[in-house]
Amino acid sequence: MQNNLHIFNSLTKKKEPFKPLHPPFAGIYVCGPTVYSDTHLGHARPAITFDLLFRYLLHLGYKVRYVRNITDVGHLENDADEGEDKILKKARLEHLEPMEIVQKYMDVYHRNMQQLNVLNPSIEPRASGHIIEQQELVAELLKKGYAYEVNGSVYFDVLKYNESYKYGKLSGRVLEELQANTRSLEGQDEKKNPYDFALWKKASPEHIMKWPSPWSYGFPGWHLECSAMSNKYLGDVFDIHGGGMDLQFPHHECELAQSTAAHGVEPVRYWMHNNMITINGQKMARSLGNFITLDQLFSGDHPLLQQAYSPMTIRFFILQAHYRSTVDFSNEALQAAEKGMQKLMKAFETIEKIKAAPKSSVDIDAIRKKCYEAIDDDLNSPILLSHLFDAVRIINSAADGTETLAADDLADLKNLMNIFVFEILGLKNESASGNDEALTSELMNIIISLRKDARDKKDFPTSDKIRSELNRIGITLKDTKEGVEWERD
RNA sequence: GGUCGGUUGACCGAGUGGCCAGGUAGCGGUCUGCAAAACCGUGUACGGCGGUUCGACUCCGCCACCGACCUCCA
Repeated sequence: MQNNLHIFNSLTKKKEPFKPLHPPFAGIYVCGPTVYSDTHLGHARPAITFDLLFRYLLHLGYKVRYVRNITDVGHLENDADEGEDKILKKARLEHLEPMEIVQKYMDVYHRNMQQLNVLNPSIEPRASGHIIEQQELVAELLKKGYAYEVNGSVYFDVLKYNESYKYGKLSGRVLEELQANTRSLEGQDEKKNPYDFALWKKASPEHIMKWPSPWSYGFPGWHLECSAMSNKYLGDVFDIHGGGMDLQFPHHECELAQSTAAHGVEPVRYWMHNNMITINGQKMARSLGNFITLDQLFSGDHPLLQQAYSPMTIRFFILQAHYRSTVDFSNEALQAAEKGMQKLMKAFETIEKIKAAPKSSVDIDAIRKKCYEAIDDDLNSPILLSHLFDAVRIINSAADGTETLAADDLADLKNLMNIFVFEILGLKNESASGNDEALTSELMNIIISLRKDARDKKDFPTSDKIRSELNRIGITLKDTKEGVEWERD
């Protein structure tokens, strides 16, 4: 299968041609959310970034297996010994079963992803459903001597691993520096070294989510699930692993170490990391308390929001920046995105009105070529959009008669726009589906006020015409003492 | 403190050793009963100081500022 896609590999820090291991198949694993709270704008970034990748690979004809997990257990709040499971903590706060928390926020996540027109992954495995696989991985690591057990907990032996492999190669860490910079150790630390990380944790008696294991009643460490599940569904070695830059260390570094130690081969051929969304120049994160949830963005219900922004505005806003750059949230930027988005969508209506000319004054093939060059260059969506806006200008000019399009070019252009805007960028036209009650109500107010103007001027033929025409389409007007009311049949 | 990244016009945001990013906003014009849309035109943008070069926003050095990671985070 032919492709000219180049992607930036975080492991080598270089753009590399994408050559899948087993064409026509391509495997992608992306770290999904820990479902203990509402989905926020930051979550939209990786979802949309890797949705773009997924869609483009599908467009190229690959049979893609896209695995995006749900973390529903084992994600500790801070250092392994002191930490509390995020989900357990929230469950206690909300007086719910842990699995009720998981269900609640997973549903929110899924709904928001659908609103953003993010395609469902091929497989969405949950950590709690893969305890056995995680235990098998722990056993394998123990057997190979890369892990050790202390008091029913099992830790990964980073020093031992570093003898045969190189710990820190993904994040650019050097072990000695990690040793020098690690923060103060807790007194009763069971780990041989502070940078060792938990594979299996023995649960305290009050811990609700726990499973039997050869070592203790306990639960798996956070990094383990991604190794176990990517391995299960994509194999020991797979093509692409994605996630946010903030996961590069320690999460992905640990994952890389575990998988490499267990199987003796490096698990991932291309690591891809999306950058963060910032707010006032600072990373937007739940832990920093400066996040805006997607539902708040869609409704406008947040002190920082001047208005509501539609899901496609958010999607467009994210696609207008390259995924490896930070993008700063502001009302001004969102409003600009909203306008740009509308302009792009309007072109789909305009193109239908264009009459084919005998000859074209523009070169559609050249635009197509540029579009593919942009997306092939490490998914450069902003450049792609700039070429699509060139196409929009051509469409508008052709409708104005200042450019001409022959019938075949016109068809090509329509096709090009459809492929890139809808299929690959995953945008969709929102206005078509927006026939809601609010609009009807506004329209009725306008009609009623026009009729009032006519009646005030004693133009009764006009006011009666309005009433009878409305009647004809099933709307009844009633002139009550309190004013005009209307109802539908 | 360590590691890495950024600083682009009113705002957002690409990119490149010499030529146009694109979007939004502004200004002028065409069109239009008015408005909107659309189209055309328009802005001496590249943090500071040096250096390399025929030529640097783009390469190198230093400085300043901002941020990310080093603990959980998409």
